[in-house]
Amino acid sequence: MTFRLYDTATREVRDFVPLEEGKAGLYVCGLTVQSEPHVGHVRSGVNFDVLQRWLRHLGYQVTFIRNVTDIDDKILAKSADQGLEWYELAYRMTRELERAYDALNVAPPTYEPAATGHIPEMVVLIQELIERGHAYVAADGSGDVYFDVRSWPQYGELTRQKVDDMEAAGDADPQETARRKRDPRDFALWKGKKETEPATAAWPSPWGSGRPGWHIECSAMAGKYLGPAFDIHGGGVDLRFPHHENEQAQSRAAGRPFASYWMHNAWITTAGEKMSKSLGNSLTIPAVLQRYRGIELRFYVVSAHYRSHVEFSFEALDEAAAGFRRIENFLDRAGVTEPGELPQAFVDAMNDDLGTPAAMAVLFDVVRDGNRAEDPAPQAAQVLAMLDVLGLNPADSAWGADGDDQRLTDAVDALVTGLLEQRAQARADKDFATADAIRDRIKAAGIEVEDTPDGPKWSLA
RNA sequence: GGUGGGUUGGCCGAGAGGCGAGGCAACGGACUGCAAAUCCGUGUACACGGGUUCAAAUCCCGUACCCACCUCCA
Repeated sequence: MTFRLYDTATREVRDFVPLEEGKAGLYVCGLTVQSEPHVGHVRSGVNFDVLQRWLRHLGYQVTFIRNVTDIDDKILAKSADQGLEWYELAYRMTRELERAYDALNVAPPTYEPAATGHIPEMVVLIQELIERGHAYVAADGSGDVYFDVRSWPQYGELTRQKVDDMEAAGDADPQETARRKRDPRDFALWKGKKETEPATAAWPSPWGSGRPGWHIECSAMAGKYLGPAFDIHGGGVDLRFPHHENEQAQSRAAGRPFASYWMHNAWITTAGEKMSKSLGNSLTIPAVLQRYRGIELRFYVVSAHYRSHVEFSFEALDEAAAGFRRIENFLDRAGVTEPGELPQAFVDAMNDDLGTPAAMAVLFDVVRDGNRAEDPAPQAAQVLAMLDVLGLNPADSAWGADGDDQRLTDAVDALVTGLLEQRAQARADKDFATADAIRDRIKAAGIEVEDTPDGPKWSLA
């Protein structure tokens, strides 16, 4: 069975056939770094990390580009509110995002280009579009350049919308509407500098000083690193329109075939609503990581299919964490460290449009088999292999404890071991009241003790 | 108005014509000094109304409700 994936453009699951055998070029729209990343933001990162890992497992040489949008209206507005330079805010949030990705074991892409580092490439692309008659400089002297939607008959093909059916609402900013577009649906390729904007947020161009529109950034960066045609373009569902529609239109209008497959991950919502700042900070990654380990959060995200809408709740996260501990318990007992072969059922599940839920079912089935077996080693090796490819191997150094953690663990271990020796003596004396009292005392400190054939073991509750 | 997606047992979440994915929780049993972990067992779920079929949660028609996108958004 070959790898199959759902293509948003054709709306069907189809075989993945790369442009060049053995290679896969992947572009994913990263975040606009304007605020702390929350659980929803990170889903895209995790989902496409799983894709990247799976493609690598299948033997593809993967070039994975995930950009950072580090200049836009919101960054300018928020940085002004906070009394920061726009680039200061963007850089801070970029680092926050990196921390979040690290905490969730999201492997870095091949390269992470920043929009502001690719202005010349964007200018070239805009120029091509003007020369081909698909873009025009606004007549009002604003320095804006717009894509001419009516000049591109295929406009709307990605999301199957007809231009005439689209809401004719113009830009939210009435000033901008006043700058006159040929059609209200025309979108900005280049935004002329406004008086109120800082000089650092403007770059020279043939049309005057200004900054790029959002959509052109991705087209230019994808083109630079992956070439005029590449295999997979990904992002969140919300980006299908207008962002991806516009990317495709402007790239193809400039004679670039662009992406062969479009992949979109669904949302994580809370209380039926999109996550946003208005819901407060409880769902930012740093906040969630105070209550859950990164590996547990990743497990929760990976358990759902990437195209399924997830209703986030801490209850569901608790359940996922409990389930994951079941896997960890098994691995602890088995004591195997070398990954083995992937079960065929797991491979089939993953090949079917990254069927992680079915893959998880296989994982748990193998855990049960292993728990039943006299020698759990073969199953444990399989489990390790499956976790590995999902980025969920607890032994992965990415989750690693830092030096202080290890020293703390050693210190606690010494103390608990002393207590457990006293308890063992009490048990040997059949003094169970004392034995239980000791265990209760340890438990009150947040440490669970279990008696195993190999003697007592402790772990954080 | 246009374009998509959804409604599955106490909860989370797969599947997409025939065999009850899987997890969490619960209950019973085994094991244990007691626990924990683990194993075994217990659930007759697919929004509603029609239809097609030997057979429908899965296909068709209709209805209801929910959500997303069409404006920055993962």
